[in-house]
Amino acid sequence: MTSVMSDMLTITELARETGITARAIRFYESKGLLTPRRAGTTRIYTHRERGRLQLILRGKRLGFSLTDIGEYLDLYDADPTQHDQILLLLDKVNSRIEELKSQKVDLDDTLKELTSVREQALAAMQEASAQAIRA
Amino acid sequence: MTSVMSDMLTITELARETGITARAIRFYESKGLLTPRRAGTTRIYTHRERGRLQLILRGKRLGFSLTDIGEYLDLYDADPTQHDQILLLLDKVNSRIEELKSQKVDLDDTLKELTSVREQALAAMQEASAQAIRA
DNA sequence: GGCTAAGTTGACGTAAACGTCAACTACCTT
DNA sequence: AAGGTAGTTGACGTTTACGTCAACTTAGCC
Repeated sequence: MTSVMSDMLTITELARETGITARAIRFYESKGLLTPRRAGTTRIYTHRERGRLQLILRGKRLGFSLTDIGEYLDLYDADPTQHDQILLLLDKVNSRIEELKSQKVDLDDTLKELTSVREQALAAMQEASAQAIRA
Repeated sequence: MTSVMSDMLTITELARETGITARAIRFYESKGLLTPRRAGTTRIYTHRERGRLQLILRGKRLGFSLTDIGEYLDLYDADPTQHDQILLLLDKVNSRIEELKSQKVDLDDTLKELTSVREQALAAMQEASAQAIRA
């Protein structure tokens, strides 16, 4: 099965494009993270769903649960004309920004440490080869 | 049960200190991530194990699996006098650095987007209140 | 209009990371 | 030495995020 219009993908096409399985995509839908249109019974993925899927995958790479990612996606299509929706949105955005900032601290610390481990390993090798030459 | 020497903690003390459960700590041990000494049957946690536990928790915050974290911990106590161990070590460190760097890109992108979402929400609120004044 | 490949919906299985008893054992205190 | 508090080892339960059939429709092609 292959779709006619460009920008309209079938589930296997989308799966191949993103490197995940069709099963996973259906699972995300069952969790409410995706809501593709249908052509009869067949799911049709357009630009919007592809974007959302990219956000889902990035969220996963960052270690968030699908539930977290669901809330995160809601931030994007919240109605900006509703005053209290905006306030709620701001709250969520702010707290997530704080989460990510502290995650960034962890990440930077770990990167520094690993870099230092590498330096030490390299130094140990230099020392070993220097001894071999002296021998 | 409470330990005499400072720097020597029992499992519940360590649990309280780190905010995780004793069950989790035992679980990490069963996975080989911790190897506390024993006083009889009771586990004794010293400076070394506490450091390792911090690394475990940070790894978790970064979204790594316990298996990943196990390999990561091995990097710290690899024998630096073994030449090929060092090479292996360097390989692992380098690939993990690459992982973390790409994770950092994801993180920065997400932070930028969320900040922009926040700006837009704030702008929408300004607009709404401005209209209220004009009315 | 019939075949085959692709898509769909359940139902069940699974791995990771613990939580939750249960049944003991070991300490420390009085 | 008796009792309560902590600690220990299984064993089983649970949630998340899918994988894996199985049994059916559906769609496009000749």
